[in-house]
Amino acid sequence: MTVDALVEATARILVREGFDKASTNHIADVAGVSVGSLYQYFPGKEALVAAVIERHQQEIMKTVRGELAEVSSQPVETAVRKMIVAAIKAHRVNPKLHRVLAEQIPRVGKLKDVEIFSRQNFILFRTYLESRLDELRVDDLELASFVCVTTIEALTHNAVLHETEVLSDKTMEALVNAGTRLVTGYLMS
Amino acid sequence: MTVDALVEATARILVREGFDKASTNHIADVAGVSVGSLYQYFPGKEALVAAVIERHQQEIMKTVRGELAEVSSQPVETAVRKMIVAAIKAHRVNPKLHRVLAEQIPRVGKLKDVEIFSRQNFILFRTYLESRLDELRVDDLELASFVCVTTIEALTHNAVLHETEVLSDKTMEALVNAGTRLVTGYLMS
DNA sequence: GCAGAATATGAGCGATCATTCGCTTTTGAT
DNA sequence: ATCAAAAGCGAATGATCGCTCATATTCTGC
Repeated sequence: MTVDALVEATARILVREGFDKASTNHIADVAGVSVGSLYQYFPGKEALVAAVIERHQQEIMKTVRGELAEVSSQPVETAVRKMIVAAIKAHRVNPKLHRVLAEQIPRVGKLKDVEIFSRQNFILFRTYLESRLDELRVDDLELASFVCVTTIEALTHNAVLHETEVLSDKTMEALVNAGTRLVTGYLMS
Repeated sequence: MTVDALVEATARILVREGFDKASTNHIADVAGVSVGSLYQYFPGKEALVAAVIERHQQEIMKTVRGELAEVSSQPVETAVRKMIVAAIKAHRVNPKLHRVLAEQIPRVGKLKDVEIFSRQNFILFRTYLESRLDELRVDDLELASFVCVTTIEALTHNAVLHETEVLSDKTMEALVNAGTRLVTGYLMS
């Protein structure tokens, strides 16, 4: 389909050539369609990038959803470990694209959507903490959720995108252990 | 001086109107000089943004340097707490500019410089940990430094830039406490 | 086979931008 | 007062971009 080709071409250009090279003409060219067709399906360049973001987020969610299904009924340490593993997998769906989007999203109107996206993580995590309140030593759930979600996101984001490009299984395991110890230690003192 | 006016104008535009509006003509206009003069002192737009970045980083360093002077001789908990406070102050030097720069730096060639900048933090922190090895329960210094630096940076960055715009003194104190507990707990088990 | 609808095309328009260069003004040493 | 160098100026250039629209092609139900 023309639409898919356009979204795919946009994603490819974002990854391989950067945001600045993602002109409508170039996107249409790479997609193998004409600019005219592009504007038949998308109101403008912004909408195309938004579509890429949405597709990427849904791919991430598909990858992660099952991973976190049983978590709600599990003890804190198990749950946290699984969350970190899930977060790493999420970042690995398409690391390069993830990076470009993270960097360029502020420029697109989609900023709100992404904040809602991370807000979802926040609420999900706080809900889990509420259900496990008896295991925890926290007095401010809001603050604790903020600290944990921020920490896990930053740790996995930096690990996948900046540190040693090829995250070996061994270092990866060490990272998961460290993150788990960090967060559970904080939650359960 | 013309140079200062240009750098200041660039910073103002970045904060008030965003990266896209920072055209050379507009910068010169706001600075009260002509485009010609702009190109007399800067090889191009990129160099101007780079100058803004450099100035901002130096302001941050000036604010933080003293803050972290005695840290190396202090116990882990005190040191970590001071580092977090310093990180928050650093982010508060010019939050709006800090945000724009963090978002737009990838687009400028200055990416390398910023990575070196955070690499400095990393090395500084690892050096401190080395000197306090006896107090710690860590087997991988490299990993522990990565975890701590990433965590502190993300926590303060998100707190200052995203959460509740007006970070009251009370929530701010709670955040510092939480961060300190998080990191020291991890380091000292 | 046909007509009309849906889809696709791409040259071109207007706007914007970074950058240049011939010119003018200011400065400061003599 | 003189004048050369330094600093400043801004209209003009050429390139790029997002986007439009008149035209061409393909599809669909009959």
